[in-house]
Amino acid sequence: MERVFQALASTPRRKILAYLAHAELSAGDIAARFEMSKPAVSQHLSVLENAGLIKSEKRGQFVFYRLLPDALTNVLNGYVQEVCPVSRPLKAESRAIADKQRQSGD
Amino acid sequence: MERVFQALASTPRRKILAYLAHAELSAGDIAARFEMSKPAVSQHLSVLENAGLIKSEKRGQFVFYRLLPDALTNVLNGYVQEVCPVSRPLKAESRAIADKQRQSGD
DNA sequence: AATTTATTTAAGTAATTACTTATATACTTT
DNA sequence: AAAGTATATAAGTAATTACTTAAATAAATT
Repeated sequence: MERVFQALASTPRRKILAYLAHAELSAGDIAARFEMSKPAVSQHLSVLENAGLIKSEKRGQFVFYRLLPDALTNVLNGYVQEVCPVSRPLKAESRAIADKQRQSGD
Repeated sequence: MERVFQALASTPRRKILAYLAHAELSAGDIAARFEMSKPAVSQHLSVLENAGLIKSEKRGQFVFYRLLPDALTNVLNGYVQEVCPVSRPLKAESRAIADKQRQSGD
């Protein structure tokens, strides 16, 4: 959990997760979306991977990264539960989420 | 959101939130539960307060702190939604949460 | 009014984190 | 096998963060 919160405490890393939410991308694809150098992005990717939030797979010359959504949702929901065990807003929020998912045919 | 994730990326600060989940406590009460100096704890408290996660109220000589649970749940649930819009595990988790809340008579 | 108690602010330092450029590794193409 | 492309590792530096002790502020007690 420590590593997950550490990983999330960075805007570029949260941005990377957002990119990976919709598609699998290569390290280069991701780096191209940032101003900073490729090694800097590579370091962010390994922070995210060490936190268990993403997974890398080498295919040929490329390294593809994809999101592991369960890791994120489990840690964050688990944490909310721990700190706010009687959270009315969460209840409302989870209802809203369930509604959205029903709409999107899930 | 930036500030919330920043605030959560620290074990002592998450520990403070856990203490405040169950009771309102004075700055001194909180500091007494840590090894570090009172000013260090005071700084952690202001990081949490600037993130909107807790609120302070001065009563006489003491400053009492309490949790603002909505801030936490809204940010974390909102974020999970953003990054994992079709998260089956979240759905399962939110079901489990709802169950628990029903049990505890909420 | 002087002293004690609770807390914060200030100022400085040590530790950590986020970058940079340069170099190494490993595939792919010629 | 030589050259080019994709990525990571290494090494160093700048910026940030997490502490420390000392001093300031404010309320309570004597």
